[in-house]
Amino acid sequence: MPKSNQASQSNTVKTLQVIQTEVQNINKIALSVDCVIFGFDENKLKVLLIRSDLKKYHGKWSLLGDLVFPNEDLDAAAYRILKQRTGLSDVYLEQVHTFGKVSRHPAGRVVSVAYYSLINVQHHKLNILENELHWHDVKSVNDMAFDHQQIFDTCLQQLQKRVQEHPLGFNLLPKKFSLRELQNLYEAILDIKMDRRNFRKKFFAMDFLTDINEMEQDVAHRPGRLYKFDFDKYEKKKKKMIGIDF
Amino acid sequence: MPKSNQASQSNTVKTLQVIQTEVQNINKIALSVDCVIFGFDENKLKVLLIRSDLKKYHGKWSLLGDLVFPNEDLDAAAYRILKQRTGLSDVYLEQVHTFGKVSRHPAGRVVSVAYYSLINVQHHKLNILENELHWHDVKSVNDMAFDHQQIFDTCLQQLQKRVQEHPLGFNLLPKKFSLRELQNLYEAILDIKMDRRNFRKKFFAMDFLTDINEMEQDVAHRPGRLYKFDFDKYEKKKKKMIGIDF
DNA sequence: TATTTAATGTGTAAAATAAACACATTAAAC
DNA sequence: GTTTAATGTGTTTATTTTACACATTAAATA
Repeated sequence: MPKSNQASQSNTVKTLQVIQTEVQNINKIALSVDCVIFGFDENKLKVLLIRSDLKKYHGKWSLLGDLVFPNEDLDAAAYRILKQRTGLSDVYLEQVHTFGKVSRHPAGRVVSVAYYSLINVQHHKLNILENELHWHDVKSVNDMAFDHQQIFDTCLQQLQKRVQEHPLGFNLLPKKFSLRELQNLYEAILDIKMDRRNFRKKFFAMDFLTDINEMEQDVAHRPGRLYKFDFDKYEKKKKKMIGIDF
Repeated sequence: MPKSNQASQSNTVKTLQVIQTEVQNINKIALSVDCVIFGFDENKLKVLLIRSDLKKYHGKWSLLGDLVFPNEDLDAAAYRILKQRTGLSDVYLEQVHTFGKVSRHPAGRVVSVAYYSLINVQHHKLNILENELHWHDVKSVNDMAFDHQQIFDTCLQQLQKRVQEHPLGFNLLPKKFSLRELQNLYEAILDIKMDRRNFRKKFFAMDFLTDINEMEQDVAHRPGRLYKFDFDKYEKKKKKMIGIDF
């Protein structure tokens, strides 16, 4: 048990003045936000990427990000990026992890806070500048610029875990959806096949899908019923629950 | 559906030069690490806190933290703080969340990355400077300085969730422990009572406890068998698993 | 308008997991 | 030697999860 127990004796507590000096004059670092923006289209989970223009990463794709302003809340910076890139304001957004290796960015020391967001692709389609931004199938994402592959992988894993604990998926669907669409979404996110009857049973048992008495239109087969997610009902139910499953 | 779809047209991709200028000259922010250091003693979950010396927060307790140096990896800063405060090097450490509200710190704009760590209290007891550092029962922690109460709450919740998915708890115990100690630990972390027979059955079924054929000493009742956690066995087992439970 | 197509809508049985529960045994303290 | 306070051990029940098949519907087509 080799425990070196000599704690550094610079254990003095810093005064407010010392801290202020450090905060104002030294030890400052550029801070950025990178967003993994997920969408769902053609029964596939997609991610919105931008072409990197840095020579070192020519032709590679990167996440959407920007530096955080000194007078801007961290979450606000993430929302700003989403608004700029998709035109959407009311977006599901979740912080995942902060990446802080000294040499992770070619422009110098930049610590980046990763968020993922879930958007309904139908709502923003017009806002893509075609040559720069592109929706990629998550399965074909590899070899991104900087450490963005690692950031992307981390966010996708987080999404896969979260979507099994909380009803996030609805943010990726239209307001009205069929159970088949919902199941396709879960199968795309988790990259698995699910039993159709058990899937239905499970979601009906949760009891926050509202049957809106409408049917799918323009499908070349028997149309399915349409539902919407009852957010209020879910919130009430959530308060009664102990565990984290939904 | 009021969706304002005018995406900002400042959509131009920044050149490396522009980014470098921003990174070097403007938009820099002080970055800190705050550690929620958990320990386990007297069958209670404890957290190591330091007395705040700032007038504004006189008498309140705060987490152990410091600014990140510009040439220091983020994780390295967290390990540095732990080494300074506890004298321990090989510590379980996990990043939880980054807190970035503009006005969260009285010394100016400081974004803080929160980590929690799990240490064996027996290993470091000598290193506490008595008047400044103190082990608090987590149940009595409230009203901390700055936004540290929120950071603490977030980290405790994260620990409670993680400990049900992965075998972290062993980091809080001596190398050799009885099943009663292990159960006490889980009950303290999760703040619940568990059935003793089911608890044993569950851990034996996991099959990474090694019976070392020793018994407890100096207990005023029938002594229990001692076990150790077989890390290698767990790693092998983990690779075969699909889900997140252990 | 009859037939084909491709999906929807529905229930039950088996398997796996989790929860509830009691008594004989042991070493130390008295 | 008796008391004390814990350890060690299995079975039954309830709950949750999984596996699985066929009649129905609307559109498309012949």
